[in-house]
Amino acid sequence: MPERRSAVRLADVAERAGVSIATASRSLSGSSGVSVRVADHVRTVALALGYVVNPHARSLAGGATASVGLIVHEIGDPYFSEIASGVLRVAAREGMTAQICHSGRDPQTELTQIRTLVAHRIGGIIVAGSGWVDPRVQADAKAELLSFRRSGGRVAVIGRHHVAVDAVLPDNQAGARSVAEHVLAQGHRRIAIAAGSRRLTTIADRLAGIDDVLRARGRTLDEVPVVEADFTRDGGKEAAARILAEHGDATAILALNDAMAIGVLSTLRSAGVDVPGQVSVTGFDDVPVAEDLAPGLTTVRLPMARMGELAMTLALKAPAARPRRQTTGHTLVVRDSTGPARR
Amino acid sequence: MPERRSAVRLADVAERAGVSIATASRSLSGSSGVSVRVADHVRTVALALGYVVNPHARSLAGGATASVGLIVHEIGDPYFSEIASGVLRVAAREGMTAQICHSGRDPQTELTQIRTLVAHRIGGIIVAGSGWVDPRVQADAKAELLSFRRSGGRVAVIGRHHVAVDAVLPDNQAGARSVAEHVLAQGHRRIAIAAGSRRLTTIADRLAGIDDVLRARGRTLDEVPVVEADFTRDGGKEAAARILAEHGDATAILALNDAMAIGVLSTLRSAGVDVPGQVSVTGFDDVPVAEDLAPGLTTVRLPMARMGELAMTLALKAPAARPRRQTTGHTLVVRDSTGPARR
DNA sequence: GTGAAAGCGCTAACAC
DNA sequence: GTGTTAGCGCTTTCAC
Repeated sequence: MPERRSAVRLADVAERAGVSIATASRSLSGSSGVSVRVADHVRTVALALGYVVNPHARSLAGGATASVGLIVHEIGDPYFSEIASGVLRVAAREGMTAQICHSGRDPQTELTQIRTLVAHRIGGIIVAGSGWVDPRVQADAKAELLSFRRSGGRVAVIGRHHVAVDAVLPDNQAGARSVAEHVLAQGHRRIAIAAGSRRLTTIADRLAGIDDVLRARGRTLDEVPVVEADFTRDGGKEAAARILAEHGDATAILALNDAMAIGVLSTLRSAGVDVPGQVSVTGFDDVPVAEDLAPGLTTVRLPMARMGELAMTLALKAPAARPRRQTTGHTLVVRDSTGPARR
Repeated sequence: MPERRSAVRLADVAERAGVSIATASRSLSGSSGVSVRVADHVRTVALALGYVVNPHARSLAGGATASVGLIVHEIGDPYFSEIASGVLRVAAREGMTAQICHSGRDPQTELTQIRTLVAHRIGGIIVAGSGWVDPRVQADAKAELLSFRRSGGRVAVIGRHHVAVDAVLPDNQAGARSVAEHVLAQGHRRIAIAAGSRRLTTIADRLAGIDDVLRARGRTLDEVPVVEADFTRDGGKEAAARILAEHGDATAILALNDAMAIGVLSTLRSAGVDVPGQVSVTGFDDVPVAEDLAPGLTTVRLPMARMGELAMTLALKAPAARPRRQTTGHTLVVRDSTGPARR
């Protein structure tokens, strides 16, 4: 590679300010042991010279790294791009950079990504996306994350994971209760569920919320068909097709995220099933387009961008003695995809 | 920061392999001047030890950086998250990391982001998102990009920019011709356009395509109302409201991206205007939800994820003597939001 | 409170 | 073809 533009270095700032390189470093990195007068002067000079620290040199010398890694299942999924948006907003505000990578909802890939980020001496890691019900699935990732944190790295997760780190917890169970209440209150008794893999904590928690509501009415989740498929639009289409074929008497389909709900609506439309006339449909997350579907999707709003901001904020803070947990809250958004049971 | 886990260093690999640190470096970074036997051996040892290069040390020593920066307007926008998805896919395949940052469709912020990436000694920069019709708006960014490239950095842009670097060019003008042809062929004569800022090349090019079609029929763009608003869903709502108020006789609204089209559909629905019965609506981009709207949106498909992959591939290649330009092609996707003119 | 100097882990001349 | 060595720009003891 050809020579890089000779940037202004710390030594230049030090010389121009008439101080030693050590003093300049201390002034700029905000460590103590410099008189305020000198520190201010150095900062002024640095600004005038347009000095920007070389993060590689800083990291190599053992300084702090102003970068975080964000691991999402797939950035093209609106749920994750909203979260990423929140993370990037805070990152920009704090002068940090963010590396984003895909896990593809695959524990092995996730592990690889974590290892890469650690090897790159990243300052913090945010894992967005559901954990796994079986702790063993993410045991290696957990070990890696913990060892990273022990060595000074910051860690935050979004979603329920079996690892004792700061976490942003989406209101999955309570949200599911809200939407299930709503559907049952409309008189629906024969419901079906379009779910992603039950091995994900997100699914488990949302199912648990539905179960809560059912039990309050003397029923249980075991009585209702839970059709598992990909946690995507196509998975929703597939699930709806199976529900139509095997549980054609269902009057409501609860999809466990909006992507699946969109697929469900698509299949229902193709099959000529009126929503909500014949079948009511609900989603979860309230991705931006949910209100623009026709019918508008009844769903549970999770503050995705805010969750990203929170996670980033947690990852910025010095680690607490015990892991912080922040719950997000949720809002039931009733639109036109649900209506009273007619059968 | 506490001590980092003592990672295995190049020296460890060299010692274990019984070679000098220089030979080890050469073997691992794939530079020539090492016998194949030795290089293979070193690589085996490195693998066994779980060695991962310290990118900071490598960069500081003047080696190549395996990271690219991607600048998007807003990652929450499906157009950009699809592009990002393509970029990340290629990045992962090539063992590179990607830093993503927001420009917020603001030239000043974009400039700042470029400067940050350069200061961080990033290996390459991909600018996604429209350029500006007025070259002066991005003059500083252009200078920065060029200087970055001169010093060995790789650069690729997505969209038409006034800078001589590798580019992925969305089929804006031809795509707009396709959709305009389609609408006019349906008998619509009084059309209106919901556009983003004409200062963006994307808008200018799409308008130019519509103009082409109009001129072929002895008309021009000057006769049709072009309502400018934010290049977002809300902008689409606003534009539609103004079109309804000021050009209520229009039988077709061409929105210049899907986000705006979604807003247009929303406003029309609220106003009780039947689509496509009374008014036909078209979008541009074919974001994933376009087909799930009701009515399904007639639009122009751009291969967004593929565009991200292409840009990343360009940014990976050694710079050519003259800038490469890749056009994307497009597909007119006719759904239910367009129909014959009835008035 | 400030400065001198020893590295951090790696690449790239430059010797051999 | 392989080894020796001088930095890359910064932080951080350790003296003063």
